[in-house]
Amino acid sequence: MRKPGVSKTRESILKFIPDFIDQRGYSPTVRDIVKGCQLSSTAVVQHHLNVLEKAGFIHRDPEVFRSIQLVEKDIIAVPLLGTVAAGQPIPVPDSNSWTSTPEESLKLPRDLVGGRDNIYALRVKGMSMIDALIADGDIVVMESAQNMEDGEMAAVWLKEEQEVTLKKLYREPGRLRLQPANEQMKPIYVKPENVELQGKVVAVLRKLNR
Amino acid sequence: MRKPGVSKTRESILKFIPDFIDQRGYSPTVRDIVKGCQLSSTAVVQHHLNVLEKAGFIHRDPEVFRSIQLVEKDIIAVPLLGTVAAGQPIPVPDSNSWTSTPEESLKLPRDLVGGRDNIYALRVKGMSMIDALIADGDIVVMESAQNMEDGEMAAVWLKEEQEVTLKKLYREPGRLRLQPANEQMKPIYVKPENVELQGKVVAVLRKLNR
DNA sequence: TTGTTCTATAAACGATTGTTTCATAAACAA
DNA sequence: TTGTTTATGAAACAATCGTTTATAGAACAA
Repeated sequence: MRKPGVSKTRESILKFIPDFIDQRGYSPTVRDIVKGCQLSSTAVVQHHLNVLEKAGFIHRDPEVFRSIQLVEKDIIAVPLLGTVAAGQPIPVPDSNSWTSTPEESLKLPRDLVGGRDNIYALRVKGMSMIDALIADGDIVVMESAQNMEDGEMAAVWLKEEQEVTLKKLYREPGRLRLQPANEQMKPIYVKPENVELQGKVVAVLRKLNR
Repeated sequence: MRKPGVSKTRESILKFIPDFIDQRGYSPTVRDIVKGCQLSSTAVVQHHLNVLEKAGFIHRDPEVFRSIQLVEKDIIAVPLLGTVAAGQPIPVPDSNSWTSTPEESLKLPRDLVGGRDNIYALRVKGMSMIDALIADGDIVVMESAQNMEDGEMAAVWLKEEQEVTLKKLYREPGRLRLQPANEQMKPIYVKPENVELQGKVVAVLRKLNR
């Protein structure tokens, strides 16, 4: 082989595919890749594509032209499972919610939710979340999670107060500190027994007008 | 013609294409459309696709299989033009900013910005926008606009105070009322000469963690 | 060395698919 | 009616493109 650097043929293919899609709007053919990556035969590409598919990087429909897809899509559909209002728990999805068709779903750029699983969205009703800088009509993107790290924004249900609140959560000896997103506001302190973790807040989305 | 309702063949094609793309991840062939819309010949589809392309609904690359694309894409790249901080005007893009490559760009779902033009995004630095329920690190999506309707969220530069603020804007006799998004806060009233409109707020985006 | 595995080259086959042609039917205006 | 434009149908052609086969070089271990 004359080109020593081409040992990374596969990575060059993996880089070429999204470039091509971005530029042309559809997937490359085997022969497009031959040209684009300066290879000399379709069989090389065929082989590498098989490897890449087996490794889970791409997906192809057999016998379908231009069907190469990067497995990581850049847009994701998040189910909009309901609304949050003052004085009532956040709807926590059970296993059914994921399979049954949600009333509505939200298309979000993948990088907004990262690689997380179990993502869902809720519409906020009323101004009860105002100390988390969340207004009526905002959409919160949640991750249902059992454990949190200090400083993460969590949705917690306060049993005594019978209300849900969105706060940054810090463990302290014998108590939890709930810190509002609005740093000018004072934190509140609660007993661990009084809180029920309902999820992490992944993102907040506010659409003005229309 | 046996089917009288098929006068809307074209609309059925226009509906079929995104459905197919959503489901399969690539564009349909002429023959896929024949099946999907229950037509009987590729020539019919060919004809309608030509009409649709001339009308600007779709785009095709001649001789390229599966190259049909809907002209309206569902994701849009918004230039991230800078940051907003307390006590300094919002960077208003000049004509250069649109052509020159921005440092960064933000992929957003198209429906977030609607059909608007002249959209750009800014990262908020500091807590100076807290009364608009906007925190440090939030991203505001702006539309550069000359005129506003009452009740729209605007970014205005207050000349005397030398600061920018995000408020809902209402015209009143002899003055402007600037209403914070946080309805618990009082509005402020300013003379029209004291304000300089810098844009409309289209959306707010808050990404937590990572 | 030998064998094995991964990668590269060349060429050909055959399926998929865009395009064209010709003929027919419908819709509509003058 | 007549003519004109637009939509439909069936079939065939030609280009694109996925796939296969057969061969060989390179890297590496035993």
